[in-house]
Amino acid sequence: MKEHLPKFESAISIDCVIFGFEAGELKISLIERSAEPYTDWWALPGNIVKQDESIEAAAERILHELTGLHDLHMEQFHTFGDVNRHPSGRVITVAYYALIRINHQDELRPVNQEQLAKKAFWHSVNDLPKLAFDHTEIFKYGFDQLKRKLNYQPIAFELLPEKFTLTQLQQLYEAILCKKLDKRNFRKKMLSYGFLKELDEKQKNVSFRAAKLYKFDRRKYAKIFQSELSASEK
Amino acid sequence: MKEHLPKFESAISIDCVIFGFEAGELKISLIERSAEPYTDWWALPGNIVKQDESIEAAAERILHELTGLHDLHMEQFHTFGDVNRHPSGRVITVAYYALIRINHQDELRPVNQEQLAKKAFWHSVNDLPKLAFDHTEIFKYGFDQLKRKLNYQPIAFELLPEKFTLTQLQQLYEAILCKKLDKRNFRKKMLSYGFLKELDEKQKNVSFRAAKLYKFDRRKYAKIFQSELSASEK
DNA sequence: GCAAAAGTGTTGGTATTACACCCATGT
DNA sequence: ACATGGGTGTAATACCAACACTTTTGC
Repeated sequence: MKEHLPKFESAISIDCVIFGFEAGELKISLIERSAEPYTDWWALPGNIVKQDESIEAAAERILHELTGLHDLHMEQFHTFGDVNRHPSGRVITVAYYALIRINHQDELRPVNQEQLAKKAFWHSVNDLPKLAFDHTEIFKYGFDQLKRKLNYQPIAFELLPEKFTLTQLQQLYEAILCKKLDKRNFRKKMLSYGFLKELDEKQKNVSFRAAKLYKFDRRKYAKIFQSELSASEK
Repeated sequence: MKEHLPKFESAISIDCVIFGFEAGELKISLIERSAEPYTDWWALPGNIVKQDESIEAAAERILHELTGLHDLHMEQFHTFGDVNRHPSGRVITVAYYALIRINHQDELRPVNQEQLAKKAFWHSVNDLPKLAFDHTEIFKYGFDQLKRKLNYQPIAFELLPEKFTLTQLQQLYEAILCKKLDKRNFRKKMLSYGFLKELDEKQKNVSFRAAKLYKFDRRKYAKIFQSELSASEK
């Protein structure tokens, strides 16, 4: 079953830290390697950039192949280029994080082009196995970046279902920031921004009082953000 | 006089946005190209990563060759990999910004290894010429990053002389953030952090009231930063 | 004495923190 | 009825923004 990598001089790859949120936990998608090197280790999903495609396009293609999904929120965060990070040759990797909505009717469907896309499994970020290559370092770097971005970009809503409760939103913030937040203060602040739209709908199938559902209003967010920008320009 | 580049398949380069601060203005270092392509255009200084050196080491080497200086504050901020960004072949470039103290006794002395390091000139970031390749985009990206970092890293002190006045510090903040700040509020806030050490010394050779000089106290800063971290962990 | 920049406090508003109880629902 | 999470307000404090005049020095 072992594939064998040809020796090579130098290559550029993309590695992806794919974040998802499920059952109150922040998770990332990992594959179990079946090929040399690092056989049977867990690793970040990734692939090689082609000679005639841009880094950006490669990242989109690779993420599509890995997940079957399009138009995900993704962002480059660092390029890792130690000489010996890959035992088979020089591989410089450009790392991206991506945010996806986990839902179980609709599992990730890797597009099986080239037999390279393997089935991926979700792992809680608080309980990761050792990762192949320098992937642990890459993950840490990406997670850090995510934390920082949370303060000034509406990335949380890329990880939640379209309709969500404030408690879910809070749990997600807690998971990303790695700290507990006060419920009342959190709600007050979030609602004060004015970009959450309260729906006429409640949670279903819960064995306790159902919570109101909310939606992220992208247009209002854009308006608010824009006026902030122009205010700071004057 | 024209050098001629050989055609090549693919290469990795480092490009540097080297920031300096002088006469109240934020500047970057540009070189005027003498070779094809983009002959006579201004460009960010940079060079090719060697087969057997890490990205990080390459960045340090190249920056040293360009400036003659060691141990500069530098930071990778983005990798640019459009297919046609370089007319002579595929060149993926990893961009770094670096911060240096401009002082005129001690001009930048490029180390002339390989004839590639050319004399560089300082240009105000508010009045840049058109740049070769995608270097304008690279610059903008790096400048944005610098703005953001200013909020949570003590990078200003890498751009100022060891001893500086509060007015200089403020001018630098204004230049990076592209907005005016209130003098009293700025001073109050800076001094409240507690990492500026007031010296028993004043400015010399000025034709007006001499200002007190201050020094950045790295040890105090580290202490403060550390206790902040541990406070947010609890 | 005048030009040029240094230096200095107060106030009002806004944002952040800390904190505890009742409510609605399903079992 | 009870267990589970949903939902709510207030007071104290810290932080930020706006604002104008006096002082020192070199010429």
